[in-house]
This record gives sequence, C-alpha cells and structure tokens, in this order.
Amino acid sequence: MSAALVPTFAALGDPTRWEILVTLGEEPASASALSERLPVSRQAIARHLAVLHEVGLVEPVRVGREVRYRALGSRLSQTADALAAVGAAWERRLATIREIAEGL
Amino acid sequence: MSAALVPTFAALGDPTRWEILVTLGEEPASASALSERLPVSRQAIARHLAVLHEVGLVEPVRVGREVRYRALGSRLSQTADALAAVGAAWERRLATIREIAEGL
DNA sequence: CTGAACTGCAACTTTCGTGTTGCACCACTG
DNA sequence: CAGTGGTGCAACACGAAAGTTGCAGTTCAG
Repeated sequence: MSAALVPTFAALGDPTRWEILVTLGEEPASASALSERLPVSRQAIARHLAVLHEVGLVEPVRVGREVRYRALGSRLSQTADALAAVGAAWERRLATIREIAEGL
Repeated sequence: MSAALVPTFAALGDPTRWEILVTLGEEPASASALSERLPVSRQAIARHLAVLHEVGLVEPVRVGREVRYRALGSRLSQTADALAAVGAAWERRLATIREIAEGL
C-alpha cells in the first residue's frame, strides 16, 4: 500500500514532469504538442509520459494518428488521501508518546 | 505554492528516505540509531535527514550529545491537502471539457 | 584526564536519470 | 501512391544523487 507510493512520488519529484502534468491538467495533449510548449525534445517528453503512465497519473488516448494524454486527477487525490493517512498516524503516535512522557 | 511541492516529492521519492521517515514516524531517533536498523551507513542517513529537513518533513532535537529527529506529520498532511486540491482542479477541468463536447 | 560515543565535513566512486540525436515505422492527407 | 506529421526504439553523453571510507571535532562517562 504505502510502499507503492514511493514510485509515484519519484514521478512527481521531477520539475519537467510536473510541468507536463500541469499542462495536461488544463487540456489533454500529445507528446509532440507538449514539446512545442516546453523546452524539451519530444522523445524526452515521451519518456516522461511513460513514467507518469506507469504510476497511473496519466492515461493515453489514441485520436487518429496521434496519442493524446490526459491527467488523472482521481489518482492524484487517491495519493493525497494515502499521504494524509500516514501524516495523521505520525501525529497520533507522537501524541501517544507525549502522554506517556507526561505520565511519568 | 504548488511549485514548492516538487522538492518535497523528490524527497519522498527515495526508498531509503521513505524507510527513514516511517521509522521516525514510529519513534524519534538519531542518525546513528537509524544506521543500526537500516542497511546504510550513518553518513548516508545523515545526508538523507538533511534533505528531509530542508523540505520540512523532519525536525532535529538535541538530546545531550546526540541529535534526534522526529517526523512532522503536519507537514505531510499539508502536502496532502495541496495535492488533493490540484487533483480536484484537474477533475473539474475535465468535467468542463466534457460538458462543452456534449454541447456541440 | 583518558577514552568512548556521536556528530560533522570532505573526497571519491558508481550508479541512475535526464536529455540529446538519429533512424525506422505507421497512419492520415492530397 | 507519394509525402507529411506523429510515434517508437536505440545509442550516447552528461550531470546529479546515493553510498562509501576516512578524519577531525565534541561532549559525556569513568
């Protein structure tokens, strides 16, 4: 469960990939279209899209001879929920430790 | 705002760093103590802790001659909220596009 | 005061990721 | 049926990150 989060964070941790995601969040686009907006080659973007697809943050849709990608907000929200759960667990744990410390 | 998220994701994207965080989430510990639990040298862990501290996911606490680190769940929850907001925006955007498409 | 434990800094190696260029293949257009 | 625009794969270069070892500096214990 939480172990599967790491590759997702690694995918989100690259600035170029984040820009791609933000752009796709506004409107679905192909790798070629993205390469005209961003200062990177099409092949580099295609590779980024493959990484994003592996962790389920993006989905390819064939439209004629081009492949458009759209950002999956649901997957992002799901990741956010998992993160929030972990954060809450840490805070709870810390609160318990404090109670024990005060009890001494 | 969201741009500052990227370094945080990069920090969370490393498996070793994630293990460190999980361990600290259970109980605060020093770099030396962590190096005995994890299969990495103390210096490597110290460097990871510095990275985690830079993005505010961890906090150092001096206890005598040792420096213990504790995981900050609040920072994690904050990141989760920002993520959820972005995900919701994408879904909303996509819903709008669909409405327009249906309207044609 | 001697020693042990913990931390911090530095140099070095090695692996991995990002980005590039080049070429081949496929699908739509005229 | 050419030709163009889009995609995919492969090889290569470069820089950053992760890990290691070694050494110096501190602070607590005996």
